[in-house]
Amino acid sequence: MFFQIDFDNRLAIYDQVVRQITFAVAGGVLREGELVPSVRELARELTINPNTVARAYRQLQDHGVLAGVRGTGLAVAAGAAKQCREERVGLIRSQLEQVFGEARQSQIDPRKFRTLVEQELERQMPDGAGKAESRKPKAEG
Amino acid sequence: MFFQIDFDNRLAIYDQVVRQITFAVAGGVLREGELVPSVRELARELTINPNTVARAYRQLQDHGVLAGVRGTGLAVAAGAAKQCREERVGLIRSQLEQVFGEARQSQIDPRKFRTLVEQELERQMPDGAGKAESRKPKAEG
DNA sequence: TATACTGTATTACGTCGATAATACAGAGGG
DNA sequence: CCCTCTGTATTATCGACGTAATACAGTATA
Repeated sequence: MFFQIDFDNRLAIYDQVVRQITFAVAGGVLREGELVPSVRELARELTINPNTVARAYRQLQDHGVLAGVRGTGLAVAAGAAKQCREERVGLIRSQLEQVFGEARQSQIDPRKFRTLVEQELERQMPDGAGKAESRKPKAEG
Repeated sequence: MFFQIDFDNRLAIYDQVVRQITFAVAGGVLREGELVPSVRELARELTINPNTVARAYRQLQDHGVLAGVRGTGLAVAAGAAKQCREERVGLIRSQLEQVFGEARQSQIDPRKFRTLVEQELERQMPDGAGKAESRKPKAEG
């Protein structure tokens, strides 16, 4: 499947599942109408408990990302893609707020911090370098 | 005192205390040899349990940041400043790795992500703007 | 010496996230 | 109809974190 669980992460497992499904829908990996793995199947795959998956799925239903197809399972709801893209920006922004806030509070030298940020940015998202870039015809969301 | 606890944060309280003490030492807010608040005093101040503070203090002792002064309390250990500055960079870098990694996995557009980063950077650390800046004669690690 | 402070240790309790083992109703497919 | 899949619900157990209430040894200070 398209994602994995980080057991060392402090984030609750069901929350990780929620995020990853959200990101998958936002990125088009999961399209509207497409069925998600069953509770038991995903649980087996991630070696976690079915109840944990069920909890994540229920939350995703409450948020309108998934919708039940009677007798068949759960599918990505109509209009979920746009909603998830917005949710994605919100989640990422809040993460940045927290990390940057702690960095600021730590009294690290702002220039040194910016260097750190640039390094990581370059290391993990080389495509976003500089301002413009020669379009690479590589797979992209 | 110089820090505060975020009870909504998923991070354990004792861990928040450890980080903040570490950052305070790294930033020179707490200097080597200086006494830290007593277990009970800090607990009262942060409205948390003395045991929680004690746990944080013990961990800081194990890491060599604090050292006991018999019958008096705990003080910032010799050589802790440099150690904490290194620790600070490591902590911040690992936070950045995690957030950037999740962003990358979310398949957000790299340019959009960079914009988000720049926005937050500007919003929280305006001093780090551009490349150079009028040197402020402020304390720095 | 007596008091008040220091850190430390112990035991009990509550919450929350996760696991585990079930059980149930509903629908698809042979 | 029967079997198997679906999501859902329930109850119990476990561990980590935090709280709470003590108790203790050691030291500074009056």
